Amino acid sequence: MTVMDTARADVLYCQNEVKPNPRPDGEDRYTISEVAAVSGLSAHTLRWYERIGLMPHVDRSQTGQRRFSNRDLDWLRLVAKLRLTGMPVADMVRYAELVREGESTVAERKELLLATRENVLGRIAELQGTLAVLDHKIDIYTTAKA
Amino acid sequence: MTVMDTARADVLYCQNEVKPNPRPDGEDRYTISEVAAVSGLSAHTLRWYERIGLMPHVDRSQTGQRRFSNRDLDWLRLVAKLRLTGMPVADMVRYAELVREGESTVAERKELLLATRENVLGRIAELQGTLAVLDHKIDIYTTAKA
DNA sequence: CCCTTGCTTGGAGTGCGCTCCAAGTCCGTA
DNA sequence: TACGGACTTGGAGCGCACTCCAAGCAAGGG
Repeated sequence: MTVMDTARADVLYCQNEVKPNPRPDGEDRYTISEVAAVSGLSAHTLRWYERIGLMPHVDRSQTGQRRFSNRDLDWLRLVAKLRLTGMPVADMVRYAELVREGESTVAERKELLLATRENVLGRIAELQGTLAVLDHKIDIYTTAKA
Repeated sequence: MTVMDTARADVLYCQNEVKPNPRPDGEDRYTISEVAAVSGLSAHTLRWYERIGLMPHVDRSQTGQRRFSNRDLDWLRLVAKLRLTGMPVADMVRYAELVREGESTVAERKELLLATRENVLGRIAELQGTLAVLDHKIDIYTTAKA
């Protein structure tokens, strides 16, 4: 999936005002298809994320089906944001590992987020440069037509 | 190549002040390795771009070797900028076709660039949203440590 | 009891954008 | 004339991020 595609794949996670989770804590045992609907990720992708270690351990029903919690939804929201920056999945897996390791990794996690932040700032600058080129070209086409 | 990688791959094409072409018009018959050095793209990639129709017809020496012109360099600069926006290669090939078809396609080309422009604006907004999330997280880690 | 629906798994397949390989040609220098 | 280095081609291979498949299990309705 290119970054360009990502832009339209998201149902919930791209809006700047974040919707609250569909159910209150205590009743948050979502099936995989509910999470798929709410997150815009496919059930396939959700299972794959778990397989590669990008999800914290997801709870299961008595029959072995996944039951996602509000915490899981919050985590997916963060993951979606990080994906949007172009961060490779492997790096996000690393971040997930740090979270699982607990409090001792807080400094390293912060470093990782700071590096990502720099990256995002850089890309915004790049895109603004591209915008200038685009506007220049568009201007040429506009005046050429007249 | 992810968008994240793109950021460091470019030698010339990412700077906002564009360097002039290495040689003046009339002496602009660059070999593929010269273009590779100056553009930051590999010779492999340059040949591949030509194969898929992303380059205008490149001139050849008597022995069949490519000789790139200043126009080709300019085109590659534009392509690099468009790649940076996440525009799929297939879309750029379409744009290249329009250019080859001549003046009659100016309106369609302008449409394409306008759509790309909207896309870029959208992505900048996304990234700024992500920045806010990142700053929030970083802030949490900072105050938690203190 | 069967049918449908939704879930489970490991592993295979897909699309994109390169990236590299093998085998051969051409050219400048010694 | 021999050698090294840069170039040519078609086609195969790779890494990433999914995306799908086959086979099977569990629960609910007619």
